[in-house]
Amino acid sequence: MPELPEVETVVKGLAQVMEGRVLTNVKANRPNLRFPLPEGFTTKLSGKRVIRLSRRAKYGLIELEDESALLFHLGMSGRMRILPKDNPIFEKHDHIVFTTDDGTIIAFNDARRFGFMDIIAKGEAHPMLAKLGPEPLSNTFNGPELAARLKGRRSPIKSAILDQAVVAGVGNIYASEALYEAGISPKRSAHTVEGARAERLAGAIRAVLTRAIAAGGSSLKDYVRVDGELGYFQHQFRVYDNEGEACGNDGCGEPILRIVQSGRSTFFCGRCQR
DNA sequence: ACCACTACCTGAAGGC
DNA sequence: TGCCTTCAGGTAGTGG
Repeated sequence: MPELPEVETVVKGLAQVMEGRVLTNVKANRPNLRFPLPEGFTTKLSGKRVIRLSRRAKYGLIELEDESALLFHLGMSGRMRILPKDNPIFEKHDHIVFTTDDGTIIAFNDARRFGFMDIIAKGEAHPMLAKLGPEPLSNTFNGPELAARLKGRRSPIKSAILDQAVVAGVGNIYASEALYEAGISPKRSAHTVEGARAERLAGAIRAVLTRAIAAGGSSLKDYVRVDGELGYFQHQFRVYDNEGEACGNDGCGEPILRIVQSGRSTFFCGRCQR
Protein backbone atom coordinates (compact mmCIF):
# COMPACT_ATOMS: atom_id res chain seq x y z
CA MET A 1 0.00 0.00 0.00
CA PRO A 2 2.44 2.66 1.00
CA GLU A 3 4.06 4.79 -1.65
CA LEU A 4 5.88 8.04 -1.05
CA PRO A 5 2.83 10.11 0.09
CA GLU A 6 1.77 7.47 2.60
CA VAL A 7 5.27 7.19 4.03
CA GLU A 8 5.48 10.98 4.25
CA THR A 9 2.22 11.03 6.18
CA VAL A 10 3.36 8.25 8.49
CA VAL A 11 6.64 10.08 9.17
CA LYS A 12 4.83 13.35 9.93
CA GLY A 13 2.47 11.55 12.28
CA LEU A 14 5.28 9.71 14.05
CA ALA A 15 7.20 12.95 14.44
CA GLN A 16 4.37 14.36 16.53
CA VAL A 17 4.65 11.66 19.15
CA MET A 18 8.31 10.66 18.87
CA GLU A 19 10.43 13.73 18.28
CA GLY A 20 12.23 14.76 21.48
CA ARG A 21 11.02 11.68 23.34
CA VAL A 22 13.11 8.87 24.76
CA LEU A 23 12.35 5.31 23.63
CA THR A 24 12.00 3.79 27.07
CA ASN A 25 11.13 0.38 25.69
CA VAL A 26 11.40 -1.35 22.32
CA LYS A 27 9.99 -4.83 21.96
CA ALA A 28 10.25 -7.23 19.03
CA ASN A 29 7.58 -9.91 19.04
CA ARG A 30 9.42 -11.94 16.42
CA PRO A 31 13.05 -12.20 15.25
CA ASN A 32 12.44 -11.13 11.68
CA LEU A 33 10.27 -9.13 9.33
CA ARG A 34 11.21 -9.52 5.67
CA PHE A 35 14.81 -9.83 6.84
CA PRO A 36 16.16 -10.79 10.26
CA LEU A 37 16.21 -7.86 12.64
CA PRO A 38 19.81 -6.74 13.19
CA GLU A 39 21.80 -8.07 16.12
CA GLY A 40 20.91 -6.23 19.32
CA PHE A 41 18.02 -4.42 17.67
CA THR A 42 16.01 -3.63 20.78
CA THR A 43 18.94 -2.84 23.06
CA LYS A 44 20.48 -0.48 20.51
CA LEU A 45 17.25 1.56 20.50
CA SER A 46 16.16 1.39 24.13
CA GLY A 47 16.96 4.48 26.18
CA LYS A 48 17.80 6.62 23.15
CA ARG A 49 16.25 10.00 22.49
CA VAL A 50 14.63 10.62 19.11
CA ILE A 51 15.98 13.78 17.49
CA ARG A 52 13.92 13.85 14.32
CA LEU A 53 11.91 11.84 11.82
CA SER A 54 12.65 11.98 8.10
CA ARG A 55 11.87 10.23 4.85
CA ARG A 56 13.89 9.13 1.83
CA ALA A 57 11.89 7.60 -1.05
CA LYS A 58 9.56 5.09 0.65
CA TYR A 59 11.86 4.71 3.66
CA GLY A 60 11.31 6.29 7.03
CA LEU A 61 14.20 7.26 9.30
CA ILE A 62 14.01 7.67 13.06
CA GLU A 63 17.16 9.63 13.88
CA LEU A 64 18.55 9.19 17.38
CA GLU A 65 20.63 11.37 19.66
CA ASP A 66 23.80 9.33 19.14
CA GLU A 67 23.52 9.90 15.37
CA SER A 68 22.48 6.34 14.69
CA ALA A 69 19.10 5.86 13.03
CA LEU A 70 16.33 3.32 12.72
CA LEU A 71 15.48 2.74 9.07
CA PHE A 72 12.06 1.32 8.29
CA HIS A 73 10.16 0.28 5.19
CA LEU A 74 6.44 -0.46 5.31
CA GLY A 75 6.46 -2.97 2.44
CA MET A 76 2.95 -3.66 1.16
CA SER A 77 0.94 -3.95 4.34
CA GLY A 78 3.00 -2.16 7.00
CA ARG A 79 1.23 0.31 9.32
CA MET A 80 2.23 2.37 12.32
CA ARG A 81 -0.44 2.55 15.01
CA ILE A 82 -0.47 4.97 17.92
CA LEU A 83 -2.31 3.23 20.73
CA PRO A 84 -4.43 5.00 23.32
CA LYS A 85 -2.36 5.35 26.51
CA ASP A 86 -5.15 4.41 28.91
CA ASN A 87 -6.28 1.34 27.01
CA PRO A 88 -3.76 0.03 24.49
CA ILE A 89 -5.25 -2.81 22.48
CA PHE A 90 -2.76 -4.92 20.56
CA GLU A 91 -3.65 -6.64 17.32
CA LYS A 92 -2.44 -9.61 15.40
CA HIS A 93 0.78 -8.75 13.51
CA ASP A 94 1.89 -5.98 15.90
CA HIS A 95 5.50 -7.10 15.41
CA ILE A 96 7.47 -4.20 16.89
CA VAL A 97 6.26 -2.09 19.82
CA PHE A 98 7.83 1.22 20.88
CA THR A 99 7.07 2.94 24.18
CA THR A 100 8.17 6.53 24.78
CA ASP A 101 8.96 8.33 28.04
CA ASP A 102 5.52 9.94 28.12
CA GLY A 103 3.84 6.54 27.89
CA THR A 104 2.87 6.64 24.23
CA ILE A 105 2.84 3.21 22.60
CA ILE A 106 3.49 2.86 18.87
CA ALA A 107 3.01 -0.49 17.16
CA PHE A 108 4.42 -1.51 13.79
CA ASN A 109 1.87 -3.87 12.29
CA ASP A 110 2.61 -5.76 9.08
CA ALA A 111 0.54 -8.80 8.12
CA ARG A 112 2.50 -9.72 5.01
CA ARG A 113 5.89 -8.92 6.50
CA PHE A 114 7.30 -7.40 3.33
CA GLY A 115 8.38 -4.48 5.48
CA PHE A 116 11.70 -4.36 7.26
CA MET A 117 13.76 -2.43 9.77
CA ASP A 118 17.46 -1.89 10.16
CA ILE A 119 19.79 0.24 12.24
CA ILE A 120 22.19 2.63 10.58
CA ALA A 121 25.27 3.28 12.69
CA LYS A 122 26.64 6.78 13.13
CA GLY A 123 28.42 7.96 10.00
CA GLU A 124 27.39 5.01 7.88
CA ALA A 125 25.39 4.96 4.67
CA HIS A 126 22.75 2.33 4.20
CA PRO A 127 23.12 0.19 1.05
CA MET A 128 19.39 0.33 0.39
CA LEU A 129 19.48 4.11 0.23
CA ALA A 130 22.58 4.21 -1.94
CA LYS A 131 20.99 3.16 -5.22
CA LEU A 132 17.97 5.44 -5.06
CA GLY A 133 17.26 7.97 -7.78
CA PRO A 134 16.21 11.58 -7.22
CA GLU A 135 13.49 12.62 -4.78
CA PRO A 136 10.58 13.63 -7.01
CA LEU A 137 9.66 16.54 -4.74
CA SER A 138 13.16 18.00 -4.64
CA ASN A 139 13.94 20.97 -6.84
CA THR A 140 16.59 19.03 -8.76
CA PHE A 141 13.97 16.68 -10.19
CA ASN A 142 12.85 17.91 -13.61
CA GLY A 143 12.43 16.83 -17.24
CA PRO A 144 16.11 16.66 -18.22
CA GLU A 145 17.00 14.73 -15.05
CA LEU A 146 14.22 12.22 -15.72
CA ALA A 147 15.04 11.94 -19.44
CA ALA A 148 18.69 11.27 -18.63
CA ARG A 149 17.72 8.31 -16.45
CA LEU A 150 15.33 6.94 -19.07
CA LYS A 151 17.92 7.16 -21.84
CA GLY A 152 18.57 3.82 -23.52
CA ARG A 153 15.75 2.05 -21.73
CA ARG A 154 13.50 -0.04 -23.95
CA SER A 155 11.04 -1.13 -21.24
CA PRO A 156 7.57 0.43 -21.08
CA ILE A 157 7.62 3.82 -19.34
CA LYS A 158 5.28 2.52 -16.64
CA SER A 159 7.77 -0.17 -15.61
CA ALA A 160 10.65 2.30 -15.83
CA ILE A 161 9.20 4.80 -13.35
CA LEU A 162 8.60 1.99 -10.87
CA ASP A 163 12.38 1.52 -10.83
CA GLN A 164 13.49 3.34 -7.68
CA ALA A 165 16.79 4.22 -9.37
CA VAL A 166 14.91 6.27 -11.99
CA VAL A 167 12.79 8.22 -9.54
CA ALA A 168 12.51 7.37 -5.86
CA GLY A 169 9.14 6.84 -4.26
CA VAL A 170 6.72 6.23 -7.15
CA GLY A 171 4.77 3.01 -6.76
CA ASN A 172 2.13 1.18 -8.75
CA ILE A 173 -0.76 3.54 -8.02
CA TYR A 174 0.95 6.85 -8.65
CA ALA A 175 2.75 5.50 -11.72
CA SER A 176 -0.63 5.02 -13.41
CA GLU A 177 -1.95 8.32 -12.05
CA ALA A 178 1.08 10.33 -13.18
CA LEU A 179 1.10 8.88 -16.71
CA TYR A 180 -2.60 9.67 -17.03
CA GLU A 181 -2.05 13.23 -15.88
CA ALA A 182 0.85 13.61 -18.33
CA GLY A 183 -1.13 12.11 -21.22
CA ILE A 184 1.55 9.49 -21.83
CA SER A 185 0.74 5.88 -22.67
CA PRO A 186 2.10 3.41 -20.11
CA LYS A 187 3.15 1.23 -23.06
CA ARG A 188 5.39 3.86 -24.64
CA SER A 189 9.05 2.88 -24.73
CA ALA A 190 10.82 4.65 -21.87
CA HIS A 191 13.62 6.19 -23.97
CA THR A 192 11.08 8.09 -26.09
CA VAL A 193 10.06 10.09 -23.04
CA GLU A 194 12.37 13.06 -23.46
CA GLY A 195 12.18 16.81 -24.04
CA ALA A 196 8.73 18.32 -23.46
CA ARG A 197 7.24 14.90 -22.78
CA ALA A 198 9.73 14.20 -19.99
CA GLU A 199 9.06 17.65 -18.57
CA ARG A 200 5.35 16.88 -18.56
CA LEU A 201 5.88 13.55 -16.81
CA ALA A 202 8.22 14.99 -14.18
CA GLY A 203 5.64 17.71 -13.48
CA ALA A 204 2.82 15.17 -13.30
CA ILE A 205 4.72 12.93 -10.88
CA ARG A 206 5.40 15.92 -8.65
CA ALA A 207 1.79 17.13 -8.84
CA VAL A 208 0.20 13.76 -8.16
CA LEU A 209 2.44 13.06 -5.15
CA THR A 210 1.99 16.58 -3.79
CA ARG A 211 -1.79 16.31 -4.02
CA ALA A 212 -1.76 12.94 -2.26
CA ILE A 213 0.34 14.31 0.60
CA ALA A 214 -1.97 17.31 0.91
CA ALA A 215 -4.97 14.99 1.07
CA GLY A 216 -3.27 13.08 3.89
CA GLY A 217 -2.48 16.22 5.81
CA SER A 218 -5.85 17.87 5.43
CA SER A 219 -8.12 14.91 6.00
CA LEU A 220 -6.17 13.73 9.03
CA LYS A 221 -5.84 16.00 12.00
CA ASP A 222 -2.17 16.88 11.69
CA TYR A 223 -1.49 13.47 10.13
CA VAL A 224 -2.79 11.43 13.06
CA ARG A 225 -6.24 9.92 12.74
CA VAL A 226 -8.45 9.67 15.80
CA ASP A 227 -8.00 5.91 15.86
CA GLY A 228 -4.23 6.34 15.73
CA GLU A 229 -3.75 5.09 12.19
CA LEU A 230 -1.12 6.99 10.27
CA GLY A 231 -0.97 7.64 6.57
CA TYR A 232 -4.08 5.95 5.33
CA PHE A 233 -6.63 8.36 3.95
CA GLN A 234 -9.30 8.38 1.28
CA HIS A 235 -7.64 8.59 -2.11
CA GLN A 236 -9.24 10.04 -5.20
CA PHE A 237 -7.77 8.01 -8.01
CA ARG A 238 -8.47 9.08 -11.58
CA VAL A 239 -7.55 5.78 -13.21
CA TYR A 240 -6.14 3.36 -10.61
CA ASP A 241 -8.64 0.59 -9.86
CA ASN A 242 -11.17 2.35 -12.13
CA GLU A 243 -11.32 -0.20 -14.94
CA GLY A 244 -14.44 0.36 -17.05
CA GLU A 245 -15.26 3.75 -15.54
CA ALA A 246 -15.52 6.73 -17.89
CA CYS A 247 -12.36 8.77 -18.39
CA GLY A 248 -12.92 12.08 -16.62
CA ASN A 249 -11.10 14.26 -19.13
CA ASP A 250 -13.25 16.88 -20.88
CA GLY A 251 -15.06 15.39 -23.87
CA CYS A 252 -13.57 11.92 -23.48
CA GLY A 253 -15.57 9.42 -21.44
CA GLU A 254 -13.81 6.39 -22.88
CA PRO A 255 -13.70 3.44 -20.48
CA ILE A 256 -10.51 3.18 -18.43
CA LEU A 257 -8.50 0.13 -19.45
CA ARG A 258 -6.52 -2.32 -17.33
CA ILE A 259 -3.47 -4.17 -18.61
CA VAL A 260 -0.68 -6.11 -16.91
CA GLN A 261 2.92 -4.95 -17.26
CA SER A 262 5.80 -6.73 -15.56
CA GLY A 263 3.20 -8.63 -13.59
CA ARG A 264 1.50 -5.53 -12.19
CA SER A 265 -1.80 -3.85 -13.04
CA THR A 266 -1.73 -0.66 -15.08
CA PHE A 267 -4.78 1.56 -15.60
CA PHE A 268 -5.02 4.15 -18.38
CA CYS A 269 -7.15 5.86 -21.00
CA GLY A 270 -6.40 4.53 -24.47
CA ARG A 271 -7.58 7.76 -26.05
CA CYS A 272 -6.00 10.46 -23.85
CA GLN A 273 -2.65 8.77 -23.36
CA ARG A 274 -0.25 8.44 -26.30
C1' DA B 1 23.44 -2.65 -18.18
C1' DC B 2 18.93 -3.89 -18.82
C1' DC B 3 14.67 -6.49 -18.29
C1' DA B 4 11.21 -9.97 -17.06
C1' DC B 5 10.18 -13.09 -13.75
C1' DT B 6 10.07 -15.31 -9.12
C1' DA B 7 9.97 -15.41 -4.25
C1' DC B 8 8.76 -13.67 0.09
C1' DC B 9 3.78 -13.76 3.34
C1' DT B 10 -1.01 -13.09 4.83
C1' DG B 11 -5.69 -11.83 4.07
C1' DA B 12 -9.67 -10.40 1.37
C1' DA B 13 -12.76 -11.33 -2.27
C1' DG B 14 -15.00 -14.04 -5.68
C1' DG B 15 -16.49 -18.50 -7.88
C1' DC B 16 -18.50 -22.85 -7.08
C1' DT C 1 -20.77 -22.97 5.30
C1' DG C 2 -16.32 -24.02 3.22
C1' DC C 3 -12.78 -24.84 -0.19
C1' DC C 4 -10.12 -23.12 -3.90
C1' DT C 5 -8.13 -19.57 -6.78
C1' DT C 6 -6.70 -15.00 -7.62
C1' DC C 7 -5.16 -10.69 -6.36
C1' DA C 8 -2.96 -6.96 -3.45
C1' DG C 9 -0.05 -0.37 -3.06
C1' DG C 10 7.21 -3.51 -2.64
C1' DT C 11 11.74 -5.01 -3.60
C1' DA C 12 15.89 -8.37 -3.65
C1' DG C 13 17.61 -11.86 -6.24
C1' DT C 14 18.08 -14.71 -10.45
C1' DG C 15 18.83 -15.82 -15.07
C1' DG C 16 18.40 -14.57 -19.97
